[in-house]
Amino acid sequence: MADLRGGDLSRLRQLNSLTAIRALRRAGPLTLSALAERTGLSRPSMKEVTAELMELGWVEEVPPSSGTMGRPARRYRFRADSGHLVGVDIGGHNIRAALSDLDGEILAETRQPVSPDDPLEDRLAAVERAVSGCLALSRTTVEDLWTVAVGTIGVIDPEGRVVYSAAVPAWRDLDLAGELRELFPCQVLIENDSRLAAMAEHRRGVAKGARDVVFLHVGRRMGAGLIIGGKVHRGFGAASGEIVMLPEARWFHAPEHLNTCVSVPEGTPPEDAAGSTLSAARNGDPAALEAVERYVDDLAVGTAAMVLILDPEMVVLGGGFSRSADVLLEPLRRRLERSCMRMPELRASTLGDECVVVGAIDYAVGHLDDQLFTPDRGPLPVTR
Amino acid sequence: MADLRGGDLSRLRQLNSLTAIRALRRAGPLTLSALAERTGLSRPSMKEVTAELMELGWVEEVPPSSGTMGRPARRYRFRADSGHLVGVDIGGHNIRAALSDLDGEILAETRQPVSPDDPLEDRLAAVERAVSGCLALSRTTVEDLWTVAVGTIGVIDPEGRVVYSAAVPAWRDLDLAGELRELFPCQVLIENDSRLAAMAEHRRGVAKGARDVVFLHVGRRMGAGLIIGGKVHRGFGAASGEIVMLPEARWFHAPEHLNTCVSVPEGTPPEDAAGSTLSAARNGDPAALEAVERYVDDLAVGTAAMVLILDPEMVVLGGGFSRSADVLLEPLRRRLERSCMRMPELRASTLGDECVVVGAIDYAVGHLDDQLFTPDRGPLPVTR
DNA sequence: GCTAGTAATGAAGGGCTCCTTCGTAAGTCG
DNA sequence: CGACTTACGAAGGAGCCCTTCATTACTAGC
Repeated sequence: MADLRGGDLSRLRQLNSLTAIRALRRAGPLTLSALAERTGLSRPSMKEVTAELMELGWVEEVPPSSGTMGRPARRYRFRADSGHLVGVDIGGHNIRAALSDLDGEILAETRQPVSPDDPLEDRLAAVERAVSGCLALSRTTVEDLWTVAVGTIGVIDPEGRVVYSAAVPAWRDLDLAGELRELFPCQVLIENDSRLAAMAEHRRGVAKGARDVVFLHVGRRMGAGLIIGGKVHRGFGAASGEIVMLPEARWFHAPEHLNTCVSVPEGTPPEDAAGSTLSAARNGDPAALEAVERYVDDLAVGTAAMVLILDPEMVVLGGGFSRSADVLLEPLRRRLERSCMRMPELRASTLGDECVVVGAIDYAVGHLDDQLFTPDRGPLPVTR
Repeated sequence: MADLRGGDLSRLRQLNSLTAIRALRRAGPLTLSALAERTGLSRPSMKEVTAELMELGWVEEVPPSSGTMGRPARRYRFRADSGHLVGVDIGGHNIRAALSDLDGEILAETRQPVSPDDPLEDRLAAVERAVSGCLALSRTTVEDLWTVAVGTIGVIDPEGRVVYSAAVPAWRDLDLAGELRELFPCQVLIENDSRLAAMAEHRRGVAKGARDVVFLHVGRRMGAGLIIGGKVHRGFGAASGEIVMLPEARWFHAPEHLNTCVSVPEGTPPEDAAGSTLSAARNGDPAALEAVERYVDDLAVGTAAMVLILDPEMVVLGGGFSRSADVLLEPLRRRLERSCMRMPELRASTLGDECVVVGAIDYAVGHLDDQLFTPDRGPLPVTR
């Protein structure tokens, strides 16, 4: 909108450098000629650009590939290992962390069990243990971290304060970003976990390439993450996707159908009840099938609202219950087809429990990209 | 996403030319120095750019402003009159047209009454009459038209076919874009009317500057238009905003509360019943107030769904009933405050009946901007 | 009416980035 | 070992932007 700045020669070079980086990130090691062709620049210009990028530490040479006709071309690659990113999923019962290079390639993962009732210090300590574990596994130090991206339940405002969190008492009114900045001397990003899961499916899961996606985070809690125009939609107060708060959408009490089914054996711990019902339904238990039917009836109302409002290209069923997508997908499809004007593609998540951590990594990668490609960001920094 | 093209010197010039055009469009006539300062270019470079733009017909010189110290500076302005845009609102009972210059400044408006049951040819003839009227009023010819943008009820697919239209029988399965291209020898754009109304409020109405807006098109029909990230959100099949199709959202039958109120005098034509109820409510009639209460109760459900899903910055109440915003706004606000996590700003539309035509103009302007500022669009064309 | 002051103009010279072209280098294939 | 293929590197040229400076046109004050 307010982009009224004209361009300089140096701006042009910057643009071309970034284009080269982008091409290298997307397509792995490339020769000078390949790079030149992709970017539309001439070889000599490309040569100069890569020389500069090598000097700054963004690009390095790799051994030429042999076996080709003619003189072997030098190959260059983006130095994804010149920095590291960490993704963290702070859930009710588990804290997961993953470490990746600057391309989002995951190098290490850890998990720390916690309890929803743990006091704040214990949770933060568990976060630190999880991250330290990742660093140790890949022989990295905290100084190499460029960004820590955190996903957690609840509504988190743009400054990283937890505005609302039903499931984790210690989280209320917490300046989570501030607490984490104490632990990690680098950029800290916080985002809602459903949105990160949506991001993961969009960047490397079943929703790859889709422009508008509704991600259903179904499990013991219900949530939704939206991708609009290829980007995560946060909303003005970072509270998008909270359709669960609307009674008429029938999401809030939906899981109860699964929890209270008569097919659940007595003595089953409450957190396993829904899973038991879903298993029974898979085996054809009539009571369980009926409970699933009622559950899907409710799930479909809020989902249809999102589909009718947004007309997305795809709906992705994710979260804990997506393990039972085989039981849920078809009934949900049938119900949605009745309500929706244009039926979007309906798919089950494939990323499983790591969805949120991976999404946090992807969020960090995306943030890095944004920073790099923001116009007038000044010259490229030197890495190490 | 797929922007992997590097930049040429000529690309730089193109970018700077476009930046100059943009600056001139935004801030009216400017001197060379002012332009240079705004764009960050040096004066000599700016001089060359404007010389080129004048040669191409995009910019012209205006008399210098006198009374300043020093040598009077030449002033340049964007030639908004080197082409014209037309916006059309094809409604059930009225066809409105407006003609504007390339800046969206409206030069003429006309209206043609029609009936919902008119056959297709009559409607198209009325469209042509409406547009011809505008052209005559401003002494323009159809050859000067760059774009005709049309708003109409129903779901229109990306190619300009009417996919679905409940209110106008002749509209079903019609290749509207094709029909209109027969009438007008220029670019023809078709869009849903609620979305255009949303666009108008966003570009020149109460929602100016807001990033995410939910526009409620309330009247005898119900509809919604979404602005997300400052842009109109169409959806994958151009069917966004159709929450009215979901029974649980309670929009579909909501207007009936106003139509069937006992306060409506006998003999009132059905299309005036709702207006009568709203007037009665304004005067304190208890039955009417109760009907309004029930109407708002229903309206609030679908609205809350949109607010909870999108968390917009603002909700704008528009459409025919927004004339009675004084009666509707406060009850709606109270109901929404109960349902929404974060209450968005709630405002009434100010553009009135011209909302859709004006939105169509703005859509055409936006389209022109997009075309101009698409990278790799080639060199600027000559105008005239 | 004249002079001083102010601000825009126009032309000259320089630097940077990109392009094309051409001879040279380093491999594979027969 | 020679022919062929492909990449490399250097040289020369064009385009675009910048800075600098003398010139021009107008206002303000005496």
